[in-house]
Amino acid sequence: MSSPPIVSVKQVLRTEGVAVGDAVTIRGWIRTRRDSKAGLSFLQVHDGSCFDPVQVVAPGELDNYEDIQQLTTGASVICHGHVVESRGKGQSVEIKADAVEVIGLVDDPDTYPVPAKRHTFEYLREQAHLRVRTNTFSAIARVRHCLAQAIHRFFHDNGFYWVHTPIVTGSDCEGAGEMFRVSTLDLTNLPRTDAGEVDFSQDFFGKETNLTVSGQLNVESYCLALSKVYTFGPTFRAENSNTSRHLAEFWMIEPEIAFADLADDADLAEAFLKSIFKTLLEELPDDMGFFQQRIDETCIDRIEAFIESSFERMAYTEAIDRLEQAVAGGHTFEYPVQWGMDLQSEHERWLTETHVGRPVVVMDYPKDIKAFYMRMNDDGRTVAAMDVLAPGIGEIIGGSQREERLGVLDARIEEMGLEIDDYWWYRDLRRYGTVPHAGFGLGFERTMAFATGMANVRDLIPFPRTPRTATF
RNA sequence: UCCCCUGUAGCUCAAUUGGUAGAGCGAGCGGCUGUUAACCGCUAGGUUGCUGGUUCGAGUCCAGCCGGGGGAGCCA
Repeated sequence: MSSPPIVSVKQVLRTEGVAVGDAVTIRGWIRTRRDSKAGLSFLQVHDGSCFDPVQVVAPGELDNYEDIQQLTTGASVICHGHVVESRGKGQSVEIKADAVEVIGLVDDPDTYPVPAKRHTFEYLREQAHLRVRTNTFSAIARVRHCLAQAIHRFFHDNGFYWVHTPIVTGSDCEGAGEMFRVSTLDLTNLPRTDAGEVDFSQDFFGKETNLTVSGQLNVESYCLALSKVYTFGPTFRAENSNTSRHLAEFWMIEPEIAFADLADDADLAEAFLKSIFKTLLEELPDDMGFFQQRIDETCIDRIEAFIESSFERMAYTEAIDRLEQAVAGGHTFEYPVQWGMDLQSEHERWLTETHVGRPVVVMDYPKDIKAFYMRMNDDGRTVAAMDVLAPGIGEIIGGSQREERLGVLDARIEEMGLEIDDYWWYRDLRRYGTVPHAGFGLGFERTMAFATGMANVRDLIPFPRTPRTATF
């Protein structure tokens, strides 16, 4: 038995380690089959290795030609043949088959959920187990992988360590949004305390636990020993948010740097974003070309402009001034502009798209609209927080310098009505060799949305979890 | 969670003032072709999301429930 060597569709189409005339074996799934009554059949076969399928030409002389003519979209095959220059248009090389093994047919082609035709994204979400066989979703899968690898590579090349912060966390210490409870208690027969409350001391961990909403507090611990660290993992929010930008389970990246202030943080954010998008354009030109052609005609231009731009830095107070000047000049916003408020999406878009025309880092927000751990500025009314705003999408990164002074941190915890004992180990980091440090977070799926022009994060994660939906 | 829109063949959508359901794509069969969004012809395929109500009669009107989308809030 000497089958030709197994190669990927990508190797064939790009003649990587494969030359015209070579005998090869490819394995994959049928996208379409076209028969010629001249006695041959054209099979478009994809295997996920690249955007385009390869054309396999099956001559009528093959022993199982009748079986080959039963192949429909979605069927799986192993093809043995030779790489040849194509006689048709649309591809430079193709595979002249010497044998086509039919591995798995499609039960009922009439009801195959993803035939070779156009589908809405809403429909394909209901076929999430099969949607990755389409052009769009296989391209998304490759973009997701490419960006994930680019993120790890950027941090690794810059001396960062990847830290696996816990998925299950003790309660009360994170305070960002509704959390999913983790419990092994019998819901139909909950243990009670004398006071009649649920007795979590009998639960698996002996206390209330939840799925993480952020790895930041834990990663700060590693930052104050390893200097440069980051998290990249799943994150969970039990908020009842039904929008194109929210998931109950999503992936988040959170770098943290020691001996650093907010300006260092902004510099890191800028270098980071430019690096990963540059990698994406270099490594996946076919997939990105598809997004440009079929999903968002501006997406490559937008990313290239983003990479070329220097990010504007602007204080929150200055941003408010500019917005007020715009209002005075006749521009109307749905929400009023006033110092102390959080910037609405319309304000962010005006700043980055209309006013500056480039990415903007807004810094030093009012303390009352930001989290307890953000570092108090000398003015006593703002904290060292930043948001990176990008044209066309708005906020893409949120970050801050962390409060490293124990006394100031304690005052903030108390001021915001939090329980100081819950933060004992976080406070220890300020007691034992504290240093100025900073970090930021970005949602992976939102980053992908920016890169691809896809409108809904539910289409950017393989199996989306949203309120009332966890089908797959 | 709030506001708006929406649910009709496998998919995308039609269906006049309420009168008993149609097209394109896909699928099957046939024709044609080194084809590639192929093309031409024929055929099959629907308890109109669910429950109830109004009516001689409901895809169409009303109520509730369930699902989907957009926007808002929250945020990443």
